[in-house]
Amino acid sequence: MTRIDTEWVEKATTELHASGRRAGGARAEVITQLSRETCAVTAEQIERTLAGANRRVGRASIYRALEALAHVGLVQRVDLGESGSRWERIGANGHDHHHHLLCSACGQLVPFEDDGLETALHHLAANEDFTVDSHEVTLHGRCASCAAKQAA
Amino acid sequence: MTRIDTEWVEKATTELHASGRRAGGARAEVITQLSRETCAVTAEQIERTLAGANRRVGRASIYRALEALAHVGLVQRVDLGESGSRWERIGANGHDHHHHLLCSACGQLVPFEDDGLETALHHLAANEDFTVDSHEVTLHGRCASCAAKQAA
DNA sequence: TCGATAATGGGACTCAGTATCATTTAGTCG
DNA sequence: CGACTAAATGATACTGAGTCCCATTATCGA
Ligand SMILES: [Zn+2]
Ligand SMILES: [Zn+2]
Ligand SMILES: [Zn+2]
Ligand SMILES: [Zn+2]
Repeated sequence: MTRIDTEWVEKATTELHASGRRAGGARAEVITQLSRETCAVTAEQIERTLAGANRRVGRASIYRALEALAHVGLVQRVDLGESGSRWERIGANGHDHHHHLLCSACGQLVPFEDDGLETALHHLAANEDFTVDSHEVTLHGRCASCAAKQAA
Repeated sequence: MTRIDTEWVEKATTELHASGRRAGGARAEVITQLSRETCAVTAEQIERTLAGANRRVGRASIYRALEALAHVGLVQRVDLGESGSRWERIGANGHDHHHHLLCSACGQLVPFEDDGLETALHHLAANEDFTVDSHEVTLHGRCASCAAKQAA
């Protein structure tokens, strides 16, 4: 578990308040927890982690918080097709934008960044008859460790 | 509903047979139906379409067929995060490889192809410490029609 | 401080997808 | 062509993520 990203927590709190929402303990817990994570987690993981720290939050509140944060663009949903979507905060400063490699053997989720990819996506978006708000990219394959095992 | 893609149906049948599976009526129906579709559909859509044509197939068999086809690389799963994954055939000849634009307003799924994107993805895959088998890209936004309505 | 209303949480509920298992059928071997 | 074995099928029960409902609690503006 990483240190709390105070900057993002403040931005999230401010942004939600600005969008006309009231503060609430449950949502504050979810925000804090998300700020500790470095990559996507499931709602259930958030629920369990908080419960384990004696900060139990109702499941419905967790989903509501995630939805609210996603709505103002502070969190993005990552769909990998296994059971359960995952969620991760989006960097306050525009950094932290990344995509994922998913190992089909061990299930490991590895984040990566690639400027060439982002450039291609931006060009593409500009040429489509579609107003693109966001994008999601997932590479499926095997991590080095699993690929080695398989070859053996 | 499009015409049956005989070529792909045959390839699928052959490929599955070669991988040591027996033929079966249910799977044949699923294969035929997939060959008629031009973009991703849900398992439920397949079930309903077949039932409507008096070719009812058990739900379990539909999922089994999709899994088998995906396993030999003839079908790809598309995860959009709404409820229900979607599936679509992958062109027998390497064509038909495409990705999707999803309209968050009307839910419309629009396929697109982009060479620049594919190139970027290939370069990227070559540089990662990961054996990449496939990739999935989804652009989220609003289609022209929904964007216009919103602006009004 | 008070009141309107949003946030919360427990629990019932939905529904895509899976597991089970009895039955049918494909493919093989005489 | 039959008989046999294992895979395919389908009805149904089941699972679990995510949603819905509603009584209760808490926020915050007046
Ligand atoms: Zn991530
Ligand atoms: Zn990106
Ligand atoms: Zn498609
Ligand atoms: Zn591609």
